Amino acid sequence: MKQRGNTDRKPAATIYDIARHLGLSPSTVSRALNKPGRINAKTEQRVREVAAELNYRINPMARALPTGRTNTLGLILTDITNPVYFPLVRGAERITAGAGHTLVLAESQESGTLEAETARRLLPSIDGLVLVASRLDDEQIRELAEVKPLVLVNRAVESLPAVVPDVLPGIRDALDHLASLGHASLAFLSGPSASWMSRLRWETLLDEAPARGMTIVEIGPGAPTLDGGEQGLRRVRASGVTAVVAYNDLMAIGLLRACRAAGVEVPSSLSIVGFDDIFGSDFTSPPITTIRTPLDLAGEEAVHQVFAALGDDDVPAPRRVSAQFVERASTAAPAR
Amino acid sequence: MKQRGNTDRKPAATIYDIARHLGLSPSTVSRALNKPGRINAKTEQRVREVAAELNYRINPMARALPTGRTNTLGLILTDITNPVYFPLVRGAERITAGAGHTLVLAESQESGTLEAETARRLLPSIDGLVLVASRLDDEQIRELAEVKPLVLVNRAVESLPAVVPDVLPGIRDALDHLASLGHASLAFLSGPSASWMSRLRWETLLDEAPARGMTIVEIGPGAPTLDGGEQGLRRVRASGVTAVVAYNDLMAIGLLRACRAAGVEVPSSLSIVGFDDIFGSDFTSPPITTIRTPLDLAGEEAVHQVFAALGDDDVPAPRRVSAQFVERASTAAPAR
DNA sequence: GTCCTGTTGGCAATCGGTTGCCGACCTCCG
DNA sequence: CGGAGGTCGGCAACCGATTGCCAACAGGAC
Repeated sequence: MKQRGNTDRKPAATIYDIARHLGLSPSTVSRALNKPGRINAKTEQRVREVAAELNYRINPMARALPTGRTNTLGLILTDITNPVYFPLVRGAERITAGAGHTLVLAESQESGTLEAETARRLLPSIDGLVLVASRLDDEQIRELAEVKPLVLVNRAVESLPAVVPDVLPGIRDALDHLASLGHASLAFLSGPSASWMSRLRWETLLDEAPARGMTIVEIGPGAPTLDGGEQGLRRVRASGVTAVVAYNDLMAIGLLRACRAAGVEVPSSLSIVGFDDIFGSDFTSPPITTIRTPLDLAGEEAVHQVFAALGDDDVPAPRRVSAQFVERASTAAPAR
Repeated sequence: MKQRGNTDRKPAATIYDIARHLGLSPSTVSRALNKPGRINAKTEQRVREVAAELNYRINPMARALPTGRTNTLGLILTDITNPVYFPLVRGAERITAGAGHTLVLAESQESGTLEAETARRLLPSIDGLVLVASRLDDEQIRELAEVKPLVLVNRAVESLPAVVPDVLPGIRDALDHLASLGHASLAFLSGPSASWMSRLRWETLLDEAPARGMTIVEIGPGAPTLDGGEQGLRRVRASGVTAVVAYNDLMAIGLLRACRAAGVEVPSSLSIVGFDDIFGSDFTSPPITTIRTPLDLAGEEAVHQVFAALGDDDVPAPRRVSAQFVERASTAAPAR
């Protein structure tokens, strides 16, 4: 029953095998391997040798049972294939693997229900959880946080650790840039209504644009995808604005494509600014002007904070991550 | 010792808690939950109710210990952030999650050593492994396959299950296309020397191009990245060819960028064909003509095959995946 | 009433580690 | 030489499930 399929697998070596080889007890082997110094140095050496010889690998499940530590972290995001998250995933993976832990990825497909279910499924087998752009409400997130350490990314909930890039610097520079080009009326092409980050960006724009003498309207909500961006063009044109800030680069690129298909010149007839600086946003034509969010750092930082909550030492001091304006070619002075 | 960090966590409910609530033994609870019909229907019902009430979640580790099944699959690829793999990861995730299993992702960063180490680290906690574009040698792969069921993607090893898209149809159509445009001398911008898929593509081109009366040279090896593509331009120009087939779209895009920077017109002075049809390859300018590899299907298929090797029933019959030529705008008749 | 069979549930071993506690032995010191 | 203290290693309980085996009991056939 232990092996299925057609091929017979060889069972992995256990500490019992090592113990038998050396005439020791399993507890001694366990200590030799995990508590350096607790055991006579020569014995410890012999244990290590036999372990290597037998190609011994500790069984993480067996260890997890008594210790409660699985050495595994969970990362849940809305959409694994969204290019926005590639750097984040890589950053998180780097730190996790660097600490000898394993990262489990899962996606919620933009659904709060699915997200909750996934989280509950993962929870028993992980030490901590990173929730990116969670679609859950505050209450649900709090409940999860009661079970295991939890760190949010692109979302804030009172009194819970979160990594939220500071959007203000990037937005300020972007608006200064648009203002200096002579734009007076803007639109924000917003993302999903459940997106906390979309609201944050909108609220910030709502503060900052009028302060520069520009009008701004919200168009949306829309799906945070190429398609969502394309859908937006009709309302953008109807609104009469000369520049659009899209919730993210995917929507910006979608909008750009729709413009091309509709014969709207970018940037001469319409300026477009995206968010995040995803892979590919610099090889559209024109390349997208965007507000870069360093999500690779956010991913690293989130994992560091989980480790910190787990009580690990040598976790570096929290690092601020903030958005940065990147001027490319999708913005220009409006035609009069 | 069980809880760390500042917040106290509430311990998860176990089958012992349920048993105590009902005055039953844990074994009965276990059976009620997993062997429908083995237990009196009313008892089973009561167990389910209390389980729901206590918000019971099975502890996967505890289950894995006696059964040897972890309900987890591993997926190792060379580079998590390579857009080529996004669809593959999503496909694999879909099937895995659909079967109620968990997928663990890891990357080898193009290093065979790291790949071997990662595989060994993962192995004890997974039921099966998918290796994408493995940099390991055949012998190492065989050893891993002896421990747990293993399925390869974009790589073949005698007698091991593998999902390898059939490149021939795509390459044939691409070469017919180039030949009909009047190209007579081609280059293949090859990927890493450890890449089995790069060699397969090259070998196929080497068969098919001369058969159409075209010459072909290999330029490389190079890194399978934007950068690798950019590096290639110097040798491409020196070779005097009129068209280049790049190992993948990333390199094709890199080459395209280098062309633009160097003032080489694409497609009029140089035609470029990529591979894989990654996200972004249709919004370069010009959009990249490419040979699409349906890696989403490959991901699904690989996971299906792991399940099959695990002895699961209702695994669909293997599906052939094959590459397909996609004509866009980076190819045209050569200037004479 | 006896025997057989089927249903239902419990006992206890097991998976592979971890760890508190104890005891044997050695060393060192007064 | 006796005792204190330290080092080293083993015993056994425990983590949370699963499962083979058995016992108790019910119902049906004869």
